[in-house]
Amino acid sequence: MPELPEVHTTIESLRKAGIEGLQIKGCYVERENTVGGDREAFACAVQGRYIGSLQRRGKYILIPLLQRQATDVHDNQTVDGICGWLQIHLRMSGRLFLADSHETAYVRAALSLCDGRWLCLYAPRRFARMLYSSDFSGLETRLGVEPLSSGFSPELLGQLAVSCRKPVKSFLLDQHRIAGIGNIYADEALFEASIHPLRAAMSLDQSELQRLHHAIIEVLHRGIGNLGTSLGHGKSNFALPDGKSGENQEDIRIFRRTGLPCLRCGTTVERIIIGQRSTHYCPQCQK
DNA sequence: CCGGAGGCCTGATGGC
DNA sequence: TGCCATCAGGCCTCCG
Repeated sequence: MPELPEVHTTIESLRKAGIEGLQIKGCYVERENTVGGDREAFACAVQGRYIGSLQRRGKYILIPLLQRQATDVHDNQTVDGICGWLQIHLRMSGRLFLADSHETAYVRAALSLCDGRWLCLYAPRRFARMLYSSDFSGLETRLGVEPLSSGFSPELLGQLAVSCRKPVKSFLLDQHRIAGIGNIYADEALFEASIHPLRAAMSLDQSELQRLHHAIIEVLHRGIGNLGTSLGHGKSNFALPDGKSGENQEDIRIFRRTGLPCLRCGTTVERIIIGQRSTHYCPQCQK
């Protein structure tokens, strides 16, 4: 389940694999849905473009498409030749990887690169998307603050929460308010902050907001440091572009520990459904 | 404006 | 062993 740390790790891995600066020769699209509906328009938009400096926004992987080869691909600011963006969302079971061809099971779309490799979008459940857009203003209006940016303060968290009547668990999953947190890291952050997931977001006091702010940053940083969480089932498990698994599942404190003792107090971990999402918490520690 | 429910999808899982 | 219903859940759309 790629969330912010998994998307971050995926981008870092692709950078190291050296895809920035390469020219896109063509593409493979299994079904038009994956690229937003028009196979021909997509092919036309990517063909011949150069890959700019990869970026992340929320859970999106952003690939700038350059008109011509950049002298310094890492300096998007001075690259005036950006003629569009690929917005890739891995959703539930998506992965990106490089291969010699696109002919691998569950590869739904792929870009052929000038060095002979293919950048493949793997997605057993076909939820993942690789969309072309001339800009990403559309994304900006849909996505909230980056939780690892300097703009994310306890005060801002409070401002976002004060008008939200939903359970704090649902609040954390709302990408319009905070971008990048998914089911795993939401449960982990609430456990870390000792806050019950059913508490209304607007009911949190100053000290709880401070704890939650700190906990969000901590669990996301921990996830990144551990190269992401590979908690899933087989083909739907998260994996890095090099095929390896992340290691953050070894560091998970509450998610999917239903029936097991709380690592802090020993009380049996419980599971409830909030906003159609399974939610794990310690009834003793989280009030 | 807000929040809840349904749909998209298919592999993994568990009961019989 | 095989069959079948159920589950997983990010995000969008629809509805009240």
